[in-house]
Amino acid sequence: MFIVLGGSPTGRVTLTEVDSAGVVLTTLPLSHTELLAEVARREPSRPRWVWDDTSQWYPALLSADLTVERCHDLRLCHNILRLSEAARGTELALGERNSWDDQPVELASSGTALFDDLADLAELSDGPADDEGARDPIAEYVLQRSTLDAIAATAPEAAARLQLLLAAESSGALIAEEMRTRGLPWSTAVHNAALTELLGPRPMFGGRPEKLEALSDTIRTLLQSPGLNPDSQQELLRALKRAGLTVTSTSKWELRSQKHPVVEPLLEYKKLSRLNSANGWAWMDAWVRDGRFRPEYVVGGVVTGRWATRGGGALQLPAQIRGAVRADDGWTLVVADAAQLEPRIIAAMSRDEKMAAAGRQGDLYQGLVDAGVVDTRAHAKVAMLGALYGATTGESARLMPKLAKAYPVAIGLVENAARTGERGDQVSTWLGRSSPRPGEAWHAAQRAAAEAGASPADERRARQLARDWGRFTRNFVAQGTAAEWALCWMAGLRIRLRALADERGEPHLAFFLHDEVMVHSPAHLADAVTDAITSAAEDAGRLLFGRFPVNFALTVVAVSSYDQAK
DNA sequence: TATTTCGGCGCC
DNA sequence: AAAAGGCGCCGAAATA
Repeated sequence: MFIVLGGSPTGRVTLTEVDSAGVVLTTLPLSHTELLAEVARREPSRPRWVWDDTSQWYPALLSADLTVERCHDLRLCHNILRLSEAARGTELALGERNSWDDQPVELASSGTALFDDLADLAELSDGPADDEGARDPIAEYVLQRSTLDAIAATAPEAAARLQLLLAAESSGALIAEEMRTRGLPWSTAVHNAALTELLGPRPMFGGRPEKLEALSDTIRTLLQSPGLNPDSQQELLRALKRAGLTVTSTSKWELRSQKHPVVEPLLEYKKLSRLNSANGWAWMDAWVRDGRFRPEYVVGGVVTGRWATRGGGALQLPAQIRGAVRADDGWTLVVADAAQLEPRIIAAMSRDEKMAAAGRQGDLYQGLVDAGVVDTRAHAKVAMLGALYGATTGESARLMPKLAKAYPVAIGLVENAARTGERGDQVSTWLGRSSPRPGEAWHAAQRAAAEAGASPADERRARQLARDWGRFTRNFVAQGTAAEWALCWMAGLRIRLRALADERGEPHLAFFLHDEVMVHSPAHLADAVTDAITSAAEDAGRLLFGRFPVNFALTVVAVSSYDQAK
């Protein structure tokens, strides 16, 4: 059974029952209060709730202590289908951009220039889009179903995978809101102690903490620049050059190569200054309330399908302050991390049994050493990163060919994705999330280089852009499919956790970081939660890759604070 | 003065 | 040691 909710979650609601063929059965107008009652009454029969945007609807239910097991997020699913290679030519893909479409600029705010064209496109199409009120969830739902049916008619396997992706993405949307509601348990006392230890006491009236001020003085003295503000790149760069350092920027990798007494205190200053500005007392005041950090997760916020966050920088919590993430009394944090996820993903996608076998013992990088492919674990890692990211220079680029030789199938998959991107074509993840197409500027550059009178600069530019896009599509298939595996992992875990609840509480997802999950659990359930995490990972592997013999090794630990994990 | 861009760096 | 894919966020600098 599917139940479509229309209208506004806080105002008047229209509840519509739809059968599995998309035929409307009943329609019910409801007030907000009546909605809550209907959700509570109908949820036990496990309907799939269909709504335009989980982040708009679900908080209203959660604040009334209602959870739902399944949903279909029309906005998220629309954007997957709209871009999907598999859905090319369908009505949904061909239709005008409308209010269901995310602005591409929102989808990818990368400053790497790779997506400049998309941003331009977004600006152009900003105006004439349908207004918000035009969203009809039933029409959109029917359209999405018919899109899947159309795909299934010629490519049933592709349709089945997309359906799984849409369900996983929607489940992710539920999880994101549930995690935000529960929050990440955060000890401001521990956080404050860490800051005080590293930076000195909290400044009463703003300004630099003690230790930063002391380091500033040291730097000024060593550079003989009395008024220097070390936060000013321009001032600092001038002062460094004046003192005889041969640097072109103030970045730490360049500084590290210099031999000068100022380097050490300056690097220390930068490290602490970063902590102070990114996760210092101001951050604590802004983001921690009642012992919980509640970041806003943005499901599908990254083109590859990874999540982003808005505010608080939740996905970049530095190691220095992870000790502030502490389980409540009588509770524990079960932290699980998928080891070498992306290599396992490309092994499974390509059906490379040899590479899958290298991961069988748990540590895939060590497996590469044991197989005699590279001589050290560190080399295995850097070679693999080179394969996944498309290294062109350095040690990574030198080592990567060893992998290509030993594992032509798996490496061939990412190489092929790179070639596809270089041509300007789309690539897709295992479940069917497709990469964006390069924009007009990209194509214009390629055309310019292909013309008879093209200058060497034109050709260089075109080649550069092509390779950049190829590195993006190369990584897209691995990162995107890894994100799908992680979504399935979490979706399965969530259901298992709900079943573990007892009178002492319900273990729940508290944090998610691409290939890592954290469950906040009553302490006595730690073992059961560990089992649930492990089983859910196995399920996710089977769900995506069937019987292919790849394992997704996990490290799982139950700890009282996050810094004890790893 | 307010907003956008840039360099830098945290995370995976 | 640096560099490649994806992000968000900060203060300073640049721009409107």
